[in-house]
Amino acid sequence: MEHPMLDTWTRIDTLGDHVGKTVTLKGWLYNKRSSGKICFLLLRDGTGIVQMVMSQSDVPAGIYDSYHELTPESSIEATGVVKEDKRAPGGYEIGLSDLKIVSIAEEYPITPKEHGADFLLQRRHLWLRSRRQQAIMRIRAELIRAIQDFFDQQGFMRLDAPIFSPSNCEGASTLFSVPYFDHGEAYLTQSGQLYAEAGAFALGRVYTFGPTFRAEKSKTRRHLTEFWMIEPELTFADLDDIMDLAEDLISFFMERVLQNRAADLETLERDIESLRKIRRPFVRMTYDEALEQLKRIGGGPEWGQDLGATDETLLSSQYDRPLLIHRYPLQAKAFYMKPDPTDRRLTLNMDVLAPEGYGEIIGGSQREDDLDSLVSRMEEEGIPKEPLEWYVDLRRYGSVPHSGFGLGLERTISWICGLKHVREAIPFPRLMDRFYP
RNA sequence: UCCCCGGUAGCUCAGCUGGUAGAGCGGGUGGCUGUUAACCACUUUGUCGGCGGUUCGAGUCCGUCCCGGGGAGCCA
Repeated sequence: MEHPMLDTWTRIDTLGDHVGKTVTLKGWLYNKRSSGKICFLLLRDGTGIVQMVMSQSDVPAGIYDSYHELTPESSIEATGVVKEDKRAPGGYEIGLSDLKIVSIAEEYPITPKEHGADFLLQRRHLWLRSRRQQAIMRIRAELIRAIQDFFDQQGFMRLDAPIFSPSNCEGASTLFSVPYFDHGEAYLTQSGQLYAEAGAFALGRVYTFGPTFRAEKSKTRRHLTEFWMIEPELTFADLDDIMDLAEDLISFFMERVLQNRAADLETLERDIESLRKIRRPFVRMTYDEALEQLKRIGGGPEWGQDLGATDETLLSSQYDRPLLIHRYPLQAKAFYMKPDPTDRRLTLNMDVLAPEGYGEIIGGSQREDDLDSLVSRMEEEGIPKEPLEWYVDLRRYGSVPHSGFGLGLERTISWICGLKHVREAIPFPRLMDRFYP
């Protein structure tokens, strides 16, 4: 699309369309090198990085001398001829003819050498400028786009759930509370699912996409206190339907990311071959089968306990594609999950574990659609009914079988990008002891 | 909440059984017409996380607190 106002200069990612022509670029100095009478300036503009070459013999002295003034991350406007050059990492370079300094940067704290996690997180606003972080953010954007396209194509409608929620309804996680006028405490949502169920009863197939919050004191590479979740909810759908849907979704976005963001995956030095293997069908097993297998390879909890992180890693490392584990013990799972009619000790739920130790990226279930069963389950779990009357109502007015799941965006990004920690998968991570910047 | 690891120059780290602190990078100056985390020479930089203790002497040993990292539980 043409944007006359925005297209007065050229973006680095479109240089291929301008070979041989003189263009103006705007951005920041990524790095510079010189060997006396020739110098190299690396320009970064958010769409890529290009090397600009300037010879003392080709440009006015005033412009050539500005090389010495320029510091890393200084902002500049540069004009020059686009040249194809095999020596240049991106395939193109700029033969510089004019250079205008917009602003000289103070000494930039982030150098091309290694830094520790604390140092970088404290400077996240600057860290995002690095090649690697840019690549992750582009993949994040691509993934979000792919997920939305997938659901749109499948006839889902996006319906957003509220962030303020009236009660700690699921009882499971510790929630953040905030004062809410004269109504006491409100809580930051830990999931949009219950609202998605209401939405599905109105619109058939919906998905929510928004931030969720957990006040758990989890200090691990897989946890954030604020993370984004995509939660599809479908009426007239059972457990098998959402297992199929989860496989389709993952296959779809993986293909899209591989197709459109290969260069970024390369920047991240991600092993692309292992991502190419992510195609249907995935591996499926029941909780009981998972336990059996864990016993063979040494591990596993007592029957009835949820699988621990170590067990999940152990299990999923046996396969090169995602693993779906379904039908967990009822006692380990939430009240809204429907018991398996063939074995009422089990629920009709499933988790999807990503390969390579990235752990649980999806959790979902068929929902309890029977009024009496839901109410008695809530009583057993000691869940206050009053704040959830609206949720129970859904079973009073035309209840139908329905199912859904939640996909953790940052964990999925971590997996795709091969990150060591989810904190790199979100622009400004919120962690237990860190909410700056 | 519990367990493990760490805190030394702006950054990343080394510093043995205690003897008064070092490298690389960065910064600065100079050199180089094809550099790719450029290179070469010279140069600059410290309340060794805080407090207390042991000792003739503590970056090093002990106690304690603070901060950070990883993991468990819980979860996406």
